[in-house]
Amino acid sequence: MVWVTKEHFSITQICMSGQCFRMNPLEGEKAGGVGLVAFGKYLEVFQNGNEICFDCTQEEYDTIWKSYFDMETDYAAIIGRIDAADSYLLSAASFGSGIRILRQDLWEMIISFIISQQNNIRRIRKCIRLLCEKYGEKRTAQNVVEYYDFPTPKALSEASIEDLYACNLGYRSRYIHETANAVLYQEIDLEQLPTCSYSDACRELLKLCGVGAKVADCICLFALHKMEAFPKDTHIKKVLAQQYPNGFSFERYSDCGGILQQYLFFYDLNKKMKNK
DNA sequence: CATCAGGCGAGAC
DNA sequence: GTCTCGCCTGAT
Repeated sequence: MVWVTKEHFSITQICMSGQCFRMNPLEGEKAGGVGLVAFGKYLEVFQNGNEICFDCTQEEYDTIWKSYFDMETDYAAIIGRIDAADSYLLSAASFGSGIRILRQDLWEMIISFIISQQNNIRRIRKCIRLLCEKYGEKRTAQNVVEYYDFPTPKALSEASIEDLYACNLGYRSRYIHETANAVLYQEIDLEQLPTCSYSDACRELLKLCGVGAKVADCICLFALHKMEAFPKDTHIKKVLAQQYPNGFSFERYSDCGGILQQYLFFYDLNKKMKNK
């Protein structure tokens, strides 16, 4: 067990922000806790206010989870830089202040966000769960919880398009099939991508079938931690049009646009729930 | 029954 | 280069 005290960290908000589709994949939500799978490992996290408990060794925390949850970044400082006159963004940041930009697996994010297009979060989770159960390696955690790792490019490349349809992927089946083969045969080098600039990484990712500008931005943000990426989905486009008719100041926030995008997205998606 | 979900590819121009 | 259109599927 590793105990950490941290403000601006909310397991619930991290799960709901949609950036980590595999959170709660195993009915892992126990009282104040969540089970998640990342990098082939299963982790349970519990939270009580600012006290967070990671059910892992100190070494695992230091080498994997500290980075995964972006524990070194000062989110309060980012929120503190928001224009005091921008009441909407301040409200959004306050509402979603526990969200963190995770450092998730690159391959997993590529497939996850190809699936995400023209799709809702519940169905996205279902698709990914089916993919993992069908093509991922089955493992057992130390506490006997069984889980499936995310399938490798090779495993997915061996699935036929018909097999992928059976995972409820719909027309995205062909995209997944072609992308898995492109990665397997190194038409794009995933090893090198983390060293690329944001624009270079985007240009590479756009070579993949099923990856457009929006999906490339999501991959850059959630896997490569490119904080200047600002994915423009339907919610964000609506918010920008309604709340920022004279334009949003992307320049002012160029090094933290990604987390602000998450605040705006999460606020637009969930603020109605707050009043229930 | 229509519309829409964290868009994208293909084809027309 | 920009625009339009069709697309799996399930929830509302």
